[in-house]
Amino acid sequence: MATDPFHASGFSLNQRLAEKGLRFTSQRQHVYEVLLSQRDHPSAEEVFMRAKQSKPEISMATVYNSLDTLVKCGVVRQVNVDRGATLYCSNMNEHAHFCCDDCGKVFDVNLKNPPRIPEVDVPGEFEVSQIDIALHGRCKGTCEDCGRREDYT
Amino acid sequence: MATDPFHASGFSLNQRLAEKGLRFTSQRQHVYEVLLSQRDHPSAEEVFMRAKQSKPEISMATVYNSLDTLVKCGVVRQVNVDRGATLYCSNMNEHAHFCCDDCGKVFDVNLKNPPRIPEVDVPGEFEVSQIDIALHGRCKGTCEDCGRREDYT
DNA sequence: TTTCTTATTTAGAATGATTCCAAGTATTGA
DNA sequence: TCAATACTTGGAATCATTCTAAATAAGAAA
Repeated sequence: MATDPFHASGFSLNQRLAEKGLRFTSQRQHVYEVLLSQRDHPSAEEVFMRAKQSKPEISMATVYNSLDTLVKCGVVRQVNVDRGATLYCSNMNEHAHFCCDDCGKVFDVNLKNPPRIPEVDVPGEFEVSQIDIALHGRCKGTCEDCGRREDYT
Repeated sequence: MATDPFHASGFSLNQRLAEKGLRFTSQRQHVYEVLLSQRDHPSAEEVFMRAKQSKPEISMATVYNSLDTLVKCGVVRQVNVDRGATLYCSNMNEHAHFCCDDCGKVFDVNLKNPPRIPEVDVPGEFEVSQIDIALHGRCKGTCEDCGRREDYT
C-alpha cells in the first residue's frame, strides 16, 4: 500500500466509466474517494454529509447519481439489509455482510477459505451476475451502543 | 396437502404468537392468509390491497404491524433486494431469491441438494440467526414484460 | 483551440415508503 | 365479568428516493 489509493482509483475509475460510455466528473471521483477513505457502510445521506465537507456545492441528486454510476461500473456495491436506507460498500472483495438486528450496524465478514458459494437451481434462462449474502443476528457487546438502535454504519 | 392450510396455519400462528407474548388478532391472521394464498413476493402496499378485498376496514398501519409481527414470529421473511419497497415471502423453506435487474421480479430459487450454506468467519460474539441469499441478474424472456421494469412481484 | 453536442449537475419540488400519534377497541388473565 | 394493556385506525409526519428544468461542463470534431 505504498501508492496513493486515490490517484490509483481515479485512474481506474476513469477507465471503468469510459468502458460504459459515461463521463468522468469531479463529483463522481469525489464520491468515490469519500467511500474509499472510510470503508464502512454509509447511506446516501451519510455519503452526502461526508462529501460536502470538502466539496460543499455538491447536491444530494448528484450523490445519488454518482452512487448509481459507481455501482454500475462495478467499483461499489449496494447493500440492502432492512427497510431503512440503502447502504454502500466499497469493499469489492468477495465477502458477506453481517447486520446486527439490535444496533443496525453492518459488518463485512469474510467467507471461509475455500469459499463455499451457494449453488442454486436457477432456470436455464436466468443469468446470474452477482450474489449477495447477508447474515442477520446480534453482535452483542461488539459495539458500545448495541441495544439502543440509533446510529447506523 | 389434504388439510386446509389456512386453519392449520391459524393454529400454528396462534402458538407462535403466544410464545412471544403477542396477541392473536383477526388482522394478523388475515394478513398471514393473504400471504399464504398467493405465494409470490408482495410489498406491504400490495399486501394491503389484497387484504382489503375481503377485509375492507383494515388499515395500512395494521398491515405493517402484522407483517412485522409475522416476521418476528418466524412465519414470514422480509426480502430486501433493492432500493424499492421491502417485499415479503411466506416460503420458509431454505431457499434463495433471484432478482431480475431488468423487470424487478423476484423468484424463489432452491439451493442445490445437498445445500451449501456459505460458511463465514464471524467474530465469536456474533450470533447468526438467519442467512439471506440474493442473486441478481437477468431473467430474459422468462416473463413477458422483461425489459420494461414496471410491475414487481 | 474553438465549437458543438449532449451528459451531468443543481436546487427544489414531487413522490413513495414507512413510522408516528392519539383515541377507540378487542384480547387476555384474574 | 372486569381491568389492564396490547392492538387497530386514519391521518399526519417523517424519511428516502426520484423527478424536473435550467445551467454547466466533458469529450468529440473541426
